[in-house]
Amino acid sequence: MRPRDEHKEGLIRQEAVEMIVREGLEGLSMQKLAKAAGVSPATLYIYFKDRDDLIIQLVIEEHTKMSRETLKDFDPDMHFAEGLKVQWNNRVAYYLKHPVGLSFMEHIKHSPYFEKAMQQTGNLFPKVMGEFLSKNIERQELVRVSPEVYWSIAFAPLYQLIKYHISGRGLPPSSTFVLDEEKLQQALELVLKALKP
Amino acid sequence: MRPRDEHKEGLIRQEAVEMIVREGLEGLSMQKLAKAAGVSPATLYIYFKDRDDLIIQLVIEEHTKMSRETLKDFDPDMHFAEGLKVQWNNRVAYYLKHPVGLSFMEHIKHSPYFEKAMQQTGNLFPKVMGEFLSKNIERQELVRVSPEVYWSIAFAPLYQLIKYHISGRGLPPSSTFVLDEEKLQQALELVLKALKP
DNA sequence: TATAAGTGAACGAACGTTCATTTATATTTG
DNA sequence: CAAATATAAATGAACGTTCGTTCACTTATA
Repeated sequence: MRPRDEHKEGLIRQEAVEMIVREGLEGLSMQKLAKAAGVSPATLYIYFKDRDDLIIQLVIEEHTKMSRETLKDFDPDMHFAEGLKVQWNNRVAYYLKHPVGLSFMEHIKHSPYFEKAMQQTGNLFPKVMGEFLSKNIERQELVRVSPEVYWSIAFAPLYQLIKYHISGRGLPPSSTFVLDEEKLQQALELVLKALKP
Repeated sequence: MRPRDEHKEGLIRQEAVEMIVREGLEGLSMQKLAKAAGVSPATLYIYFKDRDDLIIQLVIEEHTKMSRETLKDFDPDMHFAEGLKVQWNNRVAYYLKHPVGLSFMEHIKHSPYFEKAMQQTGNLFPKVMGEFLSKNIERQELVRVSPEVYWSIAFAPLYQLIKYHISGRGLPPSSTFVLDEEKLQQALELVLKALKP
């Protein structure tokens, strides 16, 4: 029998992500995607059940890659300041290398696809993060906060800075923005100051 | 001549926002919207030039309402801790009263519509916020930071908490989340701790 | 030769938008 | 003060396009 062109599925996935980043979810059409990937519309349905399935597979792949990179060199038993620094560095490194990954997820996060995809992933990631939080509260290296308050202060600022960086545009009066090492370091220190007892 | 049904445009706008929140930008179709608002498709084109114009008008309206409420009782000459508290309270009050406003903006923010709409609004809002920042840095009530690092730490956590609240779902292990006065107060205090010299 | 990959054309449905026509009311007229 | 008129609101049907998906068919390789 004829074997699958391994390269083809990767190309379809990549073109689909770029199309969503460029034109939004409503900009992803199967016929446009087929043309962009240089295949027949019918070929898409060999690799994916339908349009919904395609999108959900993209979300799962992106989330998996991000999780893997973020947990690199990380251990929930780490001291708080060290562990948070590793997390920040991993996330920055990942998203600066894969900026489309973040933009793509931003498009997806507020759609029904996100929840559907998350149901299909193992929830190892939040489990590890939760363990890191509770252990550090016990050890009193971290103020006593709920997971949500913790996440909001520990990571929401980082994601905002990365988004500024990727878009290239910051706030007035300076129209451009670059997330350099100095700003990143300063932001991390401020966040640590907030969260350490 | 026949006068416009004033109530009608408001109903169209409301149904459109709800449709986008419910089904995303790709879920907003002119024919579905017409049916939902109880008018003919052609009627939509009396009030709005086309679909793009409709969406942009919705963004402008939402942004204007949010800005107005956020600046209530606020003055850029305020002391830092007081000014930030007013900002937090205003934003929380607004979005808890208009949760669809936030969800709607989340859908729009990563689309070309957002930028187009922002070009059509007066930029009084960022100007006032920038003034508040620079004056408080001068007065040494606030660490010396760039506008982007400031915004990331001062407001990104708040928006994340509001989003948790509106979605009703937080992080594991507790599946539900309610942003009560205690959590809000704690988060604000942590943010102030981070940003005060 | 068997079998799955891959195709181009075509399907009905839904899309954004337009148009000829009707409807309702503010204004003008007798 | 009623009746006629002007005018913009409002309509339902229809336009051409594009949508997601399918199918009969061809192609390539185990």
